[in-house]
Amino acid sequence: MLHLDLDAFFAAVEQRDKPSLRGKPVVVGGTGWRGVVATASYEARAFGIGSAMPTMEARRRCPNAAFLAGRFSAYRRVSEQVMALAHELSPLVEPVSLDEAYVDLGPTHPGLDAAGVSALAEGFRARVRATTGLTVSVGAGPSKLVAKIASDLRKPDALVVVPADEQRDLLAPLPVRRIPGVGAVTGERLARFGIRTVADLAAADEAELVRMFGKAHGSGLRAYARGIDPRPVVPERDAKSVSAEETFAVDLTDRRELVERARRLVDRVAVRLATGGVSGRTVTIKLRRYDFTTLNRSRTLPQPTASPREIAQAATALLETLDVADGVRLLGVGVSGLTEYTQQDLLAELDEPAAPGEEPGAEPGGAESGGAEPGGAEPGGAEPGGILPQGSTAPYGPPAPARSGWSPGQDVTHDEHGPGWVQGSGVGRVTVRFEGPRTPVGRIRTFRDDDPALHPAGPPVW
DNA sequence: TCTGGGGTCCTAGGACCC
DNA sequence: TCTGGGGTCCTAGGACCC
Repeated sequence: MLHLDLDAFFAAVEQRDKPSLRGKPVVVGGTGWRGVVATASYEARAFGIGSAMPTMEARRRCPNAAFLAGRFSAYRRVSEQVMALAHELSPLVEPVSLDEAYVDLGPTHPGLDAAGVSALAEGFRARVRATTGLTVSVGAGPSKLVAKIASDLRKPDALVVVPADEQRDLLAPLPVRRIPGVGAVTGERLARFGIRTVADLAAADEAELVRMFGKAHGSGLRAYARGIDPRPVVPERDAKSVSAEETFAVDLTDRRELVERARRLVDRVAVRLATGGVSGRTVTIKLRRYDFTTLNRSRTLPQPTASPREIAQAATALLETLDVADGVRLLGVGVSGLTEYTQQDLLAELDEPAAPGEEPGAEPGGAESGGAEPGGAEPGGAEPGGILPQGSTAPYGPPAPARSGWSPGQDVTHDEHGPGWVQGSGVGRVTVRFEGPRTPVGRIRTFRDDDPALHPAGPPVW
């Protein structure tokens, strides 16, 4: 079993495509006041910046880092290339995310020894580097668990092969937190019982663990600690739910405003249901209050739907049941209980008259909100009507909200100067650096943010 | 350090059915 | 009618992952 893990993936793609950022701290994630870090380059990690850290804290730790919003279509493209290379090893490839996958070599390479696995994996790593310009760490072992732990052991740009007879010695001294499924809460609870290492966990009383963590988690944990992991590689799982959510720049208290936001989220969900050819029976809304307490409310319909009107109706009805007066920081809408679209659903939906206040024919496909890639280009979202403090009141404040829609890191072209990327924007201006993956470090130029010669562009070809 | 967005899986209680 | 046992569906919440 192999586990593949692209190193500092989002940040590495940015450094690849932006010569001026190579060797520099780069942080990809939400760039607004409430953003968090998705990926930090290794140079940024040296400042103590890591995933899930609030971006404001990252700015405090390294004000000179490049803070980028992320270009998901570029990441997706690279991911597809890597997954295609993985498929050359075996048809049993299970993508975990854009930057991770498991590969089961069992059927295609029976009876491979450690040296054989090494040769195979090194060949793969070389091909990834040649076709994408990125480094990938690979772990190999008798199970998903061991492969995953191995890939993490000597990151970045490393291969670690763990033969079956060595897994015990590898696992025993590791902290329990390294076992997938042991997060902050479980780790704390185990520590209170004096269980700190994997060896401690392996020796723990099973009945005790089940009492503490429930049937599935309790016994599963101890099995993992003993190196028992029967999980197979599952190549293509069907999605079980589709959802969209948004954290607002400022807490919302106005119910009408929330209903409006809910509608936009519904449209995003509906588009994705349609492109996936699925409909669902259960509509869920998620609401996070000012104090971070989170509520979910769901309603199961008699028939599956993919219709934005029906989903919106259910979502707003659910919203009605909740008190929003104290302030809502996040709203989400989801659909679960998915089934394949039937011909009947399709016909019913085509017949459906547009609801009042909805653009006619704005069924799936009619994505609003402008962006070429929905939700991708600007996580943390530009708040069009935001009441953000403009400019430089805070010491480490993010750039003023990009009313123009330019997001840091975004690919652009200028009629005169050619391809480049947005380095920053605010107060009616955009600064662009004109460089690409194969050019030397480029020069900066500043434009009015409504300059007609400046256009959004697709990701550059590496 | 005031905490994203997209998911998965598990648990527990109550309704309902036979 | 003073009360079984099993199964399924639904809802809500929470831990966890990348």
